[in-house]
Amino acid sequence: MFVLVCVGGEILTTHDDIVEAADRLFYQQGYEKTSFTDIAEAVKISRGNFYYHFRTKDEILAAVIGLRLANTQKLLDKWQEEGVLPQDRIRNFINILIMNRVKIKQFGCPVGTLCSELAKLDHSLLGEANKLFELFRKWLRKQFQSMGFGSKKEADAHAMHVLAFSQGVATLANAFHDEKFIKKEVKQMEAWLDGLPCQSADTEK
Amino acid sequence: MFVLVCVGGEILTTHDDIVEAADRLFYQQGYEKTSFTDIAEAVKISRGNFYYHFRTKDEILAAVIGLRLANTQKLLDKWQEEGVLPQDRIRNFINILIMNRVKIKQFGCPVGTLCSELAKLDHSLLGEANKLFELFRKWLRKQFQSMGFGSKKEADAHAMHVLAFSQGVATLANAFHDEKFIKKEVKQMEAWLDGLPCQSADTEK
DNA sequence: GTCTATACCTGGATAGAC
DNA sequence: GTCTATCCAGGTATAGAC
Repeated sequence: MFVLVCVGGEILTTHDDIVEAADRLFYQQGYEKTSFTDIAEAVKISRGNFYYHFRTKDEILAAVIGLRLANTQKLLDKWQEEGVLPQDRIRNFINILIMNRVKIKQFGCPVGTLCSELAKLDHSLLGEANKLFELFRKWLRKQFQSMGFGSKKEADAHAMHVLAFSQGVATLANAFHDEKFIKKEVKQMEAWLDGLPCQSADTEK
Repeated sequence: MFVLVCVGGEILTTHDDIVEAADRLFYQQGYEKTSFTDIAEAVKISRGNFYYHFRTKDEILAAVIGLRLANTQKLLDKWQEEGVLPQDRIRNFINILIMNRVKIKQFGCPVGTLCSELAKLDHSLLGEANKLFELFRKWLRKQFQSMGFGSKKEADAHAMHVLAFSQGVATLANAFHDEKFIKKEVKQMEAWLDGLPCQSADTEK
């Protein structure tokens, strides 16, 4: 087995290399457009070797979605630990738009564009991809509940509102290639968040 | 030339048939996924005949975008004539989400998903597709200016905000297959619109 | 204008040598 | 584990009969 030691010290197998390259290419070019040849070239292996690791394109997609789900969960857990107030944690979410603004401008939101593409392809893994949205939704809902929106329904409505906001901003920033727009909308969103009636501000994890 | 007389009385040529079928299929399946065979079958002509009308797939896409631009302009003109107050006209825009909720739930926003796909494909016609967004943006900006937001910059920010809202709602309604969410968000958006400081309410066209 | 036949390429996927 | 060689389906696109 060919292994690479990466900067962080982790060991990257060819298998992992493929998944990471596919992850990047699916985001940048879309799933349909990305061919085995593209991925093989990126990983610098032959197309034939490829099939030793993954038998079908769907298998790669499943692995990519799995990777994204794991990374997303890690990120949410980190925010959960770091933030004291739920408002601050939600702010972390909103700030992804700023942090990733360059990539969003070029390729849109990785979650939104993947789910849209798979919906059109009527792909069997659409449900898996949607779990990415569900992770964010549940996490955001939890934050709003911690803010004092006791009713799960109300907290969920706020979570969906924040998600929709991020999707809309990403789509337009991508279409108009406009970073400043992201910053303006993020400010508005933060103002909205600050203006919410906040019954309690517990730090419950 | 084979002609069809449609219900409205217009004459539909094979050429128009192709563009309309492509329009529908590009929306439902995406551009990349839709093949000549798909379109030819939908129009009930042979693949060979196809090339008499369009030499390349790009040519069809250009025609589809042209059709959408023309239809969009017609719609905006109609709203411009019908509405008395600019607020009412903006409400027309927001209400597309309700009117088209079934299709949006299935396939997302036709404008947003096309632009996202073409951005990933790095397609030369992305600029043309973005003109669809630009039509809406300029029209909305005009309405906000009529509402009394004299500064073009401020009116434009509102226009972009409304556009982003519609994109976000469409993306999530598609991902979660949720119509009720559309209705909830539209109500919120209308409340936001009503709450805007409205210096003047002229009916200027 | 519409058809059939066909060329050519690229995509996904397999077999088998090393 | 990695390679080369190869297969087959499907895609775009063309030529030419009718």
